[in-house]
Amino acid sequence: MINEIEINSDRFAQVRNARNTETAEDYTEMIADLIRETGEARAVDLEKHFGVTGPTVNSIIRRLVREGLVESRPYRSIFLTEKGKLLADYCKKRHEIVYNFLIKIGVNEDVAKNDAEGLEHHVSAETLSVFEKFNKT
Amino acid sequence: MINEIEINSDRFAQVRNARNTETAEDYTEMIADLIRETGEARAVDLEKHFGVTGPTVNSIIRRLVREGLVESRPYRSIFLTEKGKLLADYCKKRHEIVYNFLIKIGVNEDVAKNDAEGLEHHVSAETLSVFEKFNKT
DNA sequence: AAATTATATTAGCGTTAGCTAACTTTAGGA
DNA sequence: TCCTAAAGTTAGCTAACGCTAATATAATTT
Repeated sequence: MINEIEINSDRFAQVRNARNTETAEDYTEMIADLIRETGEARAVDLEKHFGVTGPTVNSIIRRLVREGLVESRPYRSIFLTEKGKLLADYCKKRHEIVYNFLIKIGVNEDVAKNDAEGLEHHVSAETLSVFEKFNKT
Repeated sequence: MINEIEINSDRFAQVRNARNTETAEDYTEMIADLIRETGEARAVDLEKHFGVTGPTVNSIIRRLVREGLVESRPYRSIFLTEKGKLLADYCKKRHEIVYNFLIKIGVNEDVAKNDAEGLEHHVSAETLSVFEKFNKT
């Protein structure tokens, strides 16, 4: 028997799960950006872009390696696996759609940049396609 | 000297901060709902609605007490402080605006319910007012 | 080449938010 | 009333993601 409360608790479980993937999404996207723009992704660049310390980046990278998203060797720059590249591509597209959508409905550029950063991780594929259609209007 | 990278790292800091307030927002909103609908908020109700165990609810409630959002005495039901009520009210309104907005742009009801749960915490006041205007269209 | 600076890593700590197992208290039914 | 079931609490664990301090390696400058 599945009741209303259980359906609702599933929603919160989904959000908790999304929260766990946010870091992976932000990091793979940033690594892809850095490689595209500067040729390589170094830990120090991630530190600066995310505003965190070296050890924080280091332990997150180790987790992403463990999860098969990233490749790294000590004191060398950071690379994405194929799986990581796929995630980064999806995130980049999703980010752009969300940002353009906010602009489209009349949100100020600065606010749109801020909000897109938080919102993107919580937009389902269905909602994203609605955003996309709307952007083409 | 504030450069582009620092501005961007601030965005991520903001998102990290939002993440810390999500739990408080979800719990105060849920406590307010329970009190409105059933007359009181018990830990066991929170467990069921969020799909977590008793000890998890217990420690979160202790944190919310420490932060001045909630009042609780051992083995008694849970109450909101004035500060907690204000937060709950704001969250409820924001939640409704986000949900209605998703419906308005053509997102399916079930998906809107799911996405609203995750999105609400990351919508700034500015974007929220744009949503609100749009809903009145 | 050596010294200095920049970058990366390790060790160790704190907080949040999950969990199970064990225990206490409260409430309800026999 | 008393006993059992439900609810709540405590202890102790894990994982993620922050931090500082100390150390190791790489890169650059003199």
